[in-house]
Amino acid sequence: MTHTEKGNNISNATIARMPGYLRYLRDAKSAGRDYLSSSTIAKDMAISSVLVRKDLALVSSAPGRPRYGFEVAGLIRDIEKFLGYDNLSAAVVVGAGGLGKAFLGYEGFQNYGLNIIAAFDIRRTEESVRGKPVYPMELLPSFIRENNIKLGIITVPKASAQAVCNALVQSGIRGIWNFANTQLSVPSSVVVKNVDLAASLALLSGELAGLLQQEK
Amino acid sequence: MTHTEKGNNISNATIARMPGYLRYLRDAKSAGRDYLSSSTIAKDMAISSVLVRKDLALVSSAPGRPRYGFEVAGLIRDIEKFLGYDNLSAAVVVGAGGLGKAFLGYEGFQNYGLNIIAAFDIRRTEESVRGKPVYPMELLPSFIRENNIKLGIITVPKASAQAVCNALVQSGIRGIWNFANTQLSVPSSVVVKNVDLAASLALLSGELAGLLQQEK
DNA sequence: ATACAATCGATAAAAAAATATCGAATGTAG
DNA sequence: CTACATTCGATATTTTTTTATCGATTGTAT
Repeated sequence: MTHTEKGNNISNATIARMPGYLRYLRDAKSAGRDYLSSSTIAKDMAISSVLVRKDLALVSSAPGRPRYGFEVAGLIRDIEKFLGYDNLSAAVVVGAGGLGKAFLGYEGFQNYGLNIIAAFDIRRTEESVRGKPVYPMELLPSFIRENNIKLGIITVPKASAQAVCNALVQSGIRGIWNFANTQLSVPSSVVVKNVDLAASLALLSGELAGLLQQEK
Repeated sequence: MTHTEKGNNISNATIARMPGYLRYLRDAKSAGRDYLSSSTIAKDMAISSVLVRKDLALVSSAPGRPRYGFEVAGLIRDIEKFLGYDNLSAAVVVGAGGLGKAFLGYEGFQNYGLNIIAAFDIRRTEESVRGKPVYPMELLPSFIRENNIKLGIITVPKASAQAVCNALVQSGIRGIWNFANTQLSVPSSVVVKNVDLAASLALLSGELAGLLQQEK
């Protein structure tokens, strides 16, 4: 569960904020900002400046300069390195339904170190999506082994998710990004990250309900 | 920020776990389980039983019975009510690209109280997706007003997200589920929930990097 | 009828995360 | 050159979240 070779113990909350910093800093950089103070970042991102300094100190050794703040380029580099985005990792998506195809066609993941190179599906309705191949499931194990893929994305329906997961694991996948609404069981050598869109929706609908309620 | 009319102060962490409970309980119910103990739920969901009891106590007044546990049906009902899923809310998605179309075609959101009834896009490449209409952007304001839509989903590219957001807000939308990787500015009367897929990916890639590192 | 095991619910403790405070550093303006 | 405002970085405090503990309840088996 440690994140770097140094055995640093960085909280999930901090890790989860990192893409936000990265996005913000990249935007700022392309807008011509070379230095940014923690208070500026904090104001723009609506968090506290102390938290910003603490988070950044955990992933970057670049010191902030009084009166100037932090060097944007250095922060970007360090965050990318921390998140492992410097070595783009190839991934496959299993399940070429709506969500799977959306992922296959979305170039934005490249900014986050993810390079989806192929999709697999039982019912192969297309040969490719935006130039990326869709293969039948039978080819999954050999493809993963031959290309040394470490990361798989599951976008199949709940009913077949565990079977797909097993196939991935047996082929040597080490990380799974699971969009099926189900709990997967995997050996401890494999990391699973569940994305629960419903959880996000819950937060929204909860706040919205509270808001509409107040007005009555 | 309160969630119910009673002014209960329920943490985001708890709210975010609710869809997980709901999913689990629905599965259990359809598998014929009528009663479940907190320890059983805890084991299956890989959290602590105390946390389960605490979470459930916050949203449900149904008492657990010693030796039996909790009545599944009652919990489901209370959680759905808490999350506002009992009154299905209509929503529109703006941006009929890959992700937008995926949402439009995905019936699963109905289980979570979300009924997507139409999509809007500048470039209208299809007339409908799985029977749901895709309209040109010009019709957005009138459609929202006439159908009294309260919730909008943004799946357009970053560059046009704020403009879409403004259009939604001016038409009377009160909640926005934002999948564009950008910070939206809205009046305080509108709730925004950002879904940052990259943040989820960060957690996975971070853990994966740590794991692969250890083995070297 | 009685002992027992499973379970809840409440309170206490611990752990984790966020925020506040303050001295030190450093460039800028007068 | 000196006063000053800004900012960092470290430490302390507060708040939030999770986990531990334990008495009370209740159905079941003997």
